[in-house]
Amino acid sequence: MYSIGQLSRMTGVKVPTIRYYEQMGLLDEPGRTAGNQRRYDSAGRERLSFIKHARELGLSIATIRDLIALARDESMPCAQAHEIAARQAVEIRQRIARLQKLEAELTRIGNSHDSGTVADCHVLATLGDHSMCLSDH
Amino acid sequence: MYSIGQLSRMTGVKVPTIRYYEQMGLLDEPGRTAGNQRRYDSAGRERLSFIKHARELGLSIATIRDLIALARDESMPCAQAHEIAARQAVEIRQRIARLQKLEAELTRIGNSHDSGTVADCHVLATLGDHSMCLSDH
DNA sequence: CTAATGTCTATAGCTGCTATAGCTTCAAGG
DNA sequence: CCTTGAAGCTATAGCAGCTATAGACATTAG
Repeated sequence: MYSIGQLSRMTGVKVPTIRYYEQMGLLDEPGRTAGNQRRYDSAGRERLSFIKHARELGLSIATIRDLIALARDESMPCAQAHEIAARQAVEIRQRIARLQKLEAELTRIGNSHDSGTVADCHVLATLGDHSMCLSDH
Repeated sequence: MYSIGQLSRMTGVKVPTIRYYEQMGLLDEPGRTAGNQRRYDSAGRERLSFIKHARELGLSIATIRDLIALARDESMPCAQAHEIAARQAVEIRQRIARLQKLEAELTRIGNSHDSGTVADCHVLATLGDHSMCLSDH
């Protein structure tokens, strides 16, 4: 049996975040001591690791809730879980593509090395006028 | 002179967002009609375009405020503006690198095509056990 | 002139936490 | 056994960057 602090240290999830996940319905309400403190078992710890990992992979709280509901019934087909993972991958690829455009733009802006004054600064000019950009974002 | 709705259509920034930017000190308070409605001129429109573009490039409200303050005095050297752009580029590169790791992970998870039940689903298993990952994230 | 649309302010909600206040409980040392 | 300090409890507020709502007033086209 672990206290919330021990669980926090084991998983690397901060204490208030654990309580938050419980509130959000991702963690089952654990047992309590006579003095009303939460006590977790290894099932709780595994569940929290699952949540942590899924969050690191960018899944939303709501999506994680879906996955947990899905996993509850072991006889369900897992196609849905695959679909969620695939959708998430697509989303991340889009975010990467978008960021790469921005990165190119910023690098280009930054490289125009006018050492003058603000009056004729490329950075500010480019920020002010999108048409100076090479790609759209 | 444009109403807030016209300005919104011209720039693609939603009406409540324009008011929010004003509140945040990014837009100067515009003139008003006798009936207390905001009326913008082209300077206001340009400023809003600047803000929009900067936001698209991932700059925070606070950073944009700095840039605007910087641009206010035309005789200031623009090294600071360059620095802000460069820092932003670095940050974006880091985000890209991180996302690419996640993308690899999700794609790998999704490709393990077990068409079975939740009980032995790779997606759920991998989410539950970080040690099954190839890279850390 | 009227009706529809637009705008006003103020306030609440969203996501995913994090921080604070003021209290109680736990565990270890003396 | 008792004290003390760390850790836990709940409830609430705050963060970014908007977005949505309510209820009132302004503008504009027909």
